[in-house]
Amino acid sequence: MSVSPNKVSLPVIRRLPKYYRYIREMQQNGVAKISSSELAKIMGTTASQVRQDFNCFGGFGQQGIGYNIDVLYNEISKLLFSEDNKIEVILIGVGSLGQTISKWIIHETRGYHLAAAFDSNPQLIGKDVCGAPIHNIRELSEYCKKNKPTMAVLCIPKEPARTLAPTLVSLGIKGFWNFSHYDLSVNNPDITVENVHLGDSLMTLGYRLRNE
Amino acid sequence: MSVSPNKVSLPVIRRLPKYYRYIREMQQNGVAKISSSELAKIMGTTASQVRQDFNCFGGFGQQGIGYNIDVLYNEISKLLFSEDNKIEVILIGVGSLGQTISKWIIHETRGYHLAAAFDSNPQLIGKDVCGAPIHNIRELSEYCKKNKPTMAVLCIPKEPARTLAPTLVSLGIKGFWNFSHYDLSVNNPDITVENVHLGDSLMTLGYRLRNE
DNA sequence: TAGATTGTTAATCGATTAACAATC
DNA sequence: TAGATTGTTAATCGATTAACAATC
Repeated sequence: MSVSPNKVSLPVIRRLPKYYRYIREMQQNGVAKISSSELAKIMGTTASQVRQDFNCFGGFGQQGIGYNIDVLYNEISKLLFSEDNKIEVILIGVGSLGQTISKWIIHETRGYHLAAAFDSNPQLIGKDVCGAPIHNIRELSEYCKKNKPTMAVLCIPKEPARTLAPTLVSLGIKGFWNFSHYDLSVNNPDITVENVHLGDSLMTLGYRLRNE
Repeated sequence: MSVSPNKVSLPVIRRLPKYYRYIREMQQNGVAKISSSELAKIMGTTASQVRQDFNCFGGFGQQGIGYNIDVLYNEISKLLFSEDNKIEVILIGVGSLGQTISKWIIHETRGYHLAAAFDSNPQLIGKDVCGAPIHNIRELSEYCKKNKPTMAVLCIPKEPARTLAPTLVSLGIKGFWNFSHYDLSVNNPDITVENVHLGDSLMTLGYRLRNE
């Protein structure tokens, strides 16, 4: 019985990817169950916190027994990314950083689909990046109205990012991965900025959890 | 009179780069002073928090008047990065991501100096990346003992990162920018991982503040 | 002096940790 | 049944916000 998502605090959400990685590893190693205290030890936290966290989402565990790794893995996977319901992402700016990040999205993330890219460089328009077509930036508005992508990856400089962000919000973009040299949350309290933690094995999808 | 650094909480440290950007902008626009309440309004926080934050580092303000922009800019700059005391960074892994990140370090960060890079690819060894020589990864240990770099940027896959991290720690590396697909803090509670928030105009240098 | 605004102490709020009853 | 371990309520801790005295 899952609880209203906006009851889940940001600290809890931030911990989910770490849980996910450990549990995935255990599953791969054939571990069948784990107790909150064992999990706490390897996570570097307390058993209390582990139980509190899991109980935000409903009772995953069995009293007297512990937590079943498969159940845990499935539940946390569902929370972080439902494969059958990938989030549509568009890339703005297909420069060196944009191309690298696209590869990363394709290969290293789950739950996201790179649907299209946009650039102003005529040499790039019409080509594609990691399977996504590169459109003229002028077609951005039309594209968004038609396809309603959920998130945008910004790989453009500060100034264009500053001017483009509010437009994107008005076009229905609900979240950003912002690689521009500009803090989007500045003057845009509406914007849910989810910076990618590249060093984190999976990004914190607080965005999804808090908005769905 | 600066207060013992370990008294400064992580939330405060995380807010510093945002303060920095706003204040830099004001300085560039010729603004001379600002009150905590004005700053709070544009930061999206409370005047109380602004004053509490600044007072962690000593009295920047003037009662009855407000905060002098130049003083604020200088003090926060000093906290985030002292130009005359740049942190030595080494890059591990000169692939596509490594090269892109190097450019970013050179062009978009302050307070860091890319001193050397390491790779196992013979085609790269001997060349350089953004002015830093690319060494054979085998020379890593010797290099660290001799030059004592402070931080390492990891742009290598998960497995090499996992095995290399403890070695780097034992070689005196105090912080990481971790772009590998592996959470370094896992099983290494000693490691101060500072993931780069590329989307943040400046990275949170909690590392420096908490360690110096 | 009066008004404004900081520095700092006190109150509130939220997150973490501890405790324990429920139950496998 | 006894031991183990969860789910959940209570206690603690820390961060944010409010209040106000100090002072420019």
